[in-house]
Amino acid sequence: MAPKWRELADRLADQIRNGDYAPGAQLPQIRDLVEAGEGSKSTVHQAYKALEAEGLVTSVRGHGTVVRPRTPLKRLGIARYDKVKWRDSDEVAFIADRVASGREYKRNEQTQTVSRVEASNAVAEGLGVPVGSEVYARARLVKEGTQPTHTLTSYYRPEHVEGTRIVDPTPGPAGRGGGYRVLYDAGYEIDHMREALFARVPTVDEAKLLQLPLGEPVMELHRTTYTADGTVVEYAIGIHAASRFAWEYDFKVPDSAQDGKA
Amino acid sequence: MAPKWRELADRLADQIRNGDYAPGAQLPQIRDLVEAGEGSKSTVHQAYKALEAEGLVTSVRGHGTVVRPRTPLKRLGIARYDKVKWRDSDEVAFIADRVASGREYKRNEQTQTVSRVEASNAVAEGLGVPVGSEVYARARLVKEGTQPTHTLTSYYRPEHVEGTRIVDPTPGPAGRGGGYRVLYDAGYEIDHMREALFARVPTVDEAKLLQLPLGEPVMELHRTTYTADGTVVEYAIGIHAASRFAWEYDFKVPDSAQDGKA
DNA sequence: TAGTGGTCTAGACCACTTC
DNA sequence: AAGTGGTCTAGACCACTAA
Repeated sequence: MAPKWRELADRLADQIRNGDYAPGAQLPQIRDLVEAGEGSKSTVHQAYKALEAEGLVTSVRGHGTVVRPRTPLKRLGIARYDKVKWRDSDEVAFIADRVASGREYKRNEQTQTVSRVEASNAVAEGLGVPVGSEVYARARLVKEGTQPTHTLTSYYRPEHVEGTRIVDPTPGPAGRGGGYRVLYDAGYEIDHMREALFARVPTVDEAKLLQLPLGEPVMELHRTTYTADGTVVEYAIGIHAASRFAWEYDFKVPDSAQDGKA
Repeated sequence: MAPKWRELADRLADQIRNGDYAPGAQLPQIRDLVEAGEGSKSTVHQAYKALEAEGLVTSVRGHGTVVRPRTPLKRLGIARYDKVKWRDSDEVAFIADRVASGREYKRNEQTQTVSRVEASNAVAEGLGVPVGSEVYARARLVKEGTQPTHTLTSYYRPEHVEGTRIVDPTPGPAGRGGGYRVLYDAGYEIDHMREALFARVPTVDEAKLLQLPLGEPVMELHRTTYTADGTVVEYAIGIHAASRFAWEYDFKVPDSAQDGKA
């Protein structure tokens, strides 16, 4: 026997999925359901919190509980790193990404702060430096309009970026062409990358910063960028609101019998 | 002013992260905290539920509330699809994966059911067939010991698999070599793939099937497999417990100026 | 100011684990 | 049987939104 609040939540969830409550529609008010005999206020409230945690609704104090609209996922492919975007033009990579997808660019959609920090375990391993040694961190908070979508923090070895525009904390995204352009101009042309992805529940700080609704997971991206000779020139960690992004990768089926490993 | 339950939860969360409560250690019992003046039973309970939703603890009725151990992520690279694993040997791909990682294989770690179903929207698009047309679905539930880790459902076009071992629902994972071997023997050698990944909150059914602790997200994987001439021979959807897996991809930085697109 | 969801209490009772 | 977390109630009060 499922608890009372579970049964109520399931019933409402079905109605939402069936379209009885369309996206943007308002659910009955808690007090009304109490009066309708669905249970005490706490019980109905618990059902509503469950629906919220399942990503179906959002409750706002003083306003009500409405069905959450399902935003389409933005698809991220490796084409967003295309060299023409940052080498041959003045566009910044992630801005080019936005131009390509038909959205307009607004200056204040990204904040940036550059600082010298001690390398954490993950950063030290990713960048190939001792734990605790000093590295440069370039932290961005990216928004879509006024809504934050993800953070992205790039870490650099000091000898690669000392004296470049990356270190100079001027406003704007590392000047024309972005970080990869700056590295290119400094003699470090990026050649290949590794991305690692996993999902988890946000910390309370992340939930606040990204304004995540209750129950929305985050995607954590670890990106390692190499030059042709295998030197790591950037290690980046991104925290993404999970409901906004999907990642796509194309690859050949490997065949180690042919690839030389016999 | 944060609510009382939030403050209590944050305090306990700090202590867990500091190691004051090690993984496996037991948190104070709810009634003890009530007696210690942390609030009423409901308030303390709410704090505990928050910690559970944040993935820090698990509560068991009749037993107590213990700090959740952090299992290491299993890294999934494209090497798991290596042709030598299913073409040149008798091993099944995902079993080979497990052999390679030093774990032993047990027969009952995977269940499989094959059925003919109508293509849903996603499947129809992935497989390139009309919505509602009949396709073969091979659904597996994969466990690590007794704990489910993910589901994986492969969809095939009937003309590719009719009469093969895939359709014959014998026990075991599609016979020797797995699904790709069967396709290979039928003249469809897989050549390249596309994987798409995103995270979301599980449905209640998924949470039950995968025995997910409260607050654990799932990773949804959409895999499209092609032959050399671009024919789609398999479209698969996987639902993974997020705390168990990380995906890794290596790729060259694209350069459309060189790749012929001018 | 009226009406919404959110917090908190005190207590009864239930479901489950462990001994 | 004892002890754990989970459910539910009735009611008071708080925090926030919108007219």
